[in-house]
Amino acid sequence: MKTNDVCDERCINEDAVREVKEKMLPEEIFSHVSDDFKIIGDPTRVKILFALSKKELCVCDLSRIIGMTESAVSHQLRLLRNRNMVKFRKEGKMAYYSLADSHVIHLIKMGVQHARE
Amino acid sequence: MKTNDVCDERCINEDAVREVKEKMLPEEIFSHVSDDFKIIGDPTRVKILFALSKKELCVCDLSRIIGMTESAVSHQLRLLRNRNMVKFRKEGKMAYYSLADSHVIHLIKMGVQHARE
DNA sequence: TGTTCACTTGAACATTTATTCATATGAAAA
DNA sequence: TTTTCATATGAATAAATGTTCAAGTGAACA
Repeated sequence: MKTNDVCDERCINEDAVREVKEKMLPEEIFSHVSDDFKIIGDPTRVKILFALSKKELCVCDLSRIIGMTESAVSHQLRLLRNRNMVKFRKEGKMAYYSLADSHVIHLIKMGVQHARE
Repeated sequence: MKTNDVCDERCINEDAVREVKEKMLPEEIFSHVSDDFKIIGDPTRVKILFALSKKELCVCDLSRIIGMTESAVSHQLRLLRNRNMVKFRKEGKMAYYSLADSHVIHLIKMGVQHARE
């Protein structure tokens, strides 16, 4: 029979574990960070953001540019909106979308540059 | 009855569409970029990368630090390895992992900083 | 008013993804 | 050799995610 104690010590670097553990950040930080990256972890959304970095566009235009249905684009725009990555203004029936700030597209441009090597 | 032609033109900004469409990059670029971001779009992997940015660590240590089974950590390490984000060296039975380059952790640090505001 | 149009939304479906459990590998130690 | 231990892997499961289709809004215009 095996003792099933709290301290199941056979791990080697006791102090390395403690040292790094102390430096770890709160759970929410990590999930916040991963959520931020997750949203640019989808090709459709990358395309949308890239397109919007060139020009303010309506849903209809976007759907033609990236070759997806307006519904699909609209769903993705909602996610981007919820994460404050895009903003929009209404003009009659249309909704013109643009980037919320340049922070995101900066990341994407880095990614693109990295992808091209 | 409705004509179901190729050119279903009721989109407004004909030239905006053309202009941005010309600036779009090839499909593979976008999927490459999104794949890169997708891999840091998971809290477990962010934790692993963050921990490794502090110190070279074995699977066992990592699993204690982030509080997951060694199996789960190992599976994630494989994904990170496949994407060349971590490297490892074998020492006896253990595998010591470290970051493949500082590029990734730079991104994460940016993300963390952004998350803390 | 009623119709058209741009966009949004909800539900359904298919796909991907992360974790768990059980098992395999392979090095060290007995 | 046999056992032990650190890690890796495969299959299974559950959860999350992206797209489609159908229906719903609400503004413009007849």
